[in-house]
Amino acid sequence: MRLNDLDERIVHALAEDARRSYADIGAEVGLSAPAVKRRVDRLLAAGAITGFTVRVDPAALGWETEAFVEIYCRHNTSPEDIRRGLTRYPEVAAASTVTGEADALVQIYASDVRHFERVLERIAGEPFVERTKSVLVLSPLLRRYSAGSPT
Amino acid sequence: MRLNDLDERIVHALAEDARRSYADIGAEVGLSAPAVKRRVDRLLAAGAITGFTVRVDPAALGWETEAFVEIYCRHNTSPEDIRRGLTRYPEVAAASTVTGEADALVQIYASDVRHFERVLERIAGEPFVERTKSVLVLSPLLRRYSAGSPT
DNA sequence: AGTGAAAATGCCCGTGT
DNA sequence: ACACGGGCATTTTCACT
Repeated sequence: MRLNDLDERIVHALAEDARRSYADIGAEVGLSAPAVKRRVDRLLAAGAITGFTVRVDPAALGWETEAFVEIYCRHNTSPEDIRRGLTRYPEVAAASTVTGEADALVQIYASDVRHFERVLERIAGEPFVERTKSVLVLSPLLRRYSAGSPT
Repeated sequence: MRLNDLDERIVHALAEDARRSYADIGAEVGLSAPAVKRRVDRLLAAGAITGFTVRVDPAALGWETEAFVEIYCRHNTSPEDIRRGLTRYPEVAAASTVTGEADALVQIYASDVRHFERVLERIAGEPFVERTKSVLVLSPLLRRYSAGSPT
């Protein structure tokens, strides 16, 4: 699917505030409310927009500790196995399979380092996990966009 | 601010679908619609929720390639230097300073591998960058929440 | 565009501490 | 007395013709 300029501006408006009314967005981009809704529906159907979510401040929610964990899996582990295994942890914010030595890269939020340690132990104990390698985030420098989940 | 169990469940519901009605969320967590709204307002005021946004499929928007780049900096590079240096690249989606050998971990979206290559070269050429190490994302498995500000 | 339905929002009251 | 949730009424927004 190709997005034209209007679609981009609608997506941009929604990215800033996904609860704005269609009429409001329409006024900004020069369309009527129903026209905006039709385009949003089309973007949803095409999968360009995969949903609506909240932007949260992890610190304010008590998630003080952020970490990236590389996971090295046993052979014959499918991406779907990894996904299923990780979905059960609410601390897992994002996960992808990657090139290089590790099989997957996982982003984790925990309330503190001890909490992270417990989560890491449990993940390391998953049957498909051979070993892990973690780095802790010291300070977030920059954060933009919100990539979609392949639900 | 401390969140109780109810707040967490509301945030979780909104994280999955920020356009669900308050009545609907209330039915799930055992509150009325106005009660849910009051809590959401409180979370917004406290900064725990910083806004609502769309979940976007980068591929549909033409950002086919995702990568994580570890940056090793010269000594005496401050986090602020790194942040300033990286902010100029629209391809940079997120960046943090981290523990371990590398100084920073950067998430990048590019239209394709050639585009990524060009961006990487330019970043590697920044005066504060000594060397880099990249992994390309093969497939996103899971993506939840959305940290940070719309800045 | 216009109309019926539904959701959001503000107000007041009850209850439990 | 106060914090917090329920219920209702008004206004806005949405969906369908």
